[in-house]
Amino acid sequence: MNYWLMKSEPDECSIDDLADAPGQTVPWVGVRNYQARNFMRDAMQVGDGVLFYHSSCPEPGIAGFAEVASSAYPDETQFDPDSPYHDAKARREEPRWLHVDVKLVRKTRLLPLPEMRSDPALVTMRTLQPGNRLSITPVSPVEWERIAELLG
DNA sequence: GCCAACGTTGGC
DNA sequence: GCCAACGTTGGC
Repeated sequence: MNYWLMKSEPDECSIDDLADAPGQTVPWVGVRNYQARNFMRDAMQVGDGVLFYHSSCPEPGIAGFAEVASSAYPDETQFDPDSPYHDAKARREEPRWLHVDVKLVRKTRLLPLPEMRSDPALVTMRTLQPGNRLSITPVSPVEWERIAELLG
């Protein structure tokens, strides 16, 4: 079992949107970074723990727990000319972009980014490293436990 | 809106 | 394969 932090812009899909989605599950479409794609394709397994992170918003931070609910499968938005995620170079015979489904486990209080940064147990988090921009990053069991502790 | 970091593109 | 230009991310 692995743990992950996945960033979502609340304008696009917030923790409340996830809670309101059918089956409290959303397809994590729109990842257009190879490293993040490879995490989903090669390392994620159904049941993996997910920290649902709100990014690019007034109060960035962890908004709840979720879990990986499917293995990776082709992202349809890459073939849709009307989608902001359209990729003109993607071919159906060999899809470039994949995604998993993510299911809500539990909404929590917001754990704000500054609180994460100030916690000595969390300084190792990949998402907190300078210059990191990956929308999906691995989380260690120790980091996961600490966050579970902070969020009760 | 700014800007640093970093990934991707494309000419050579 | 190099590398400059460009686009995106995301906190502030």
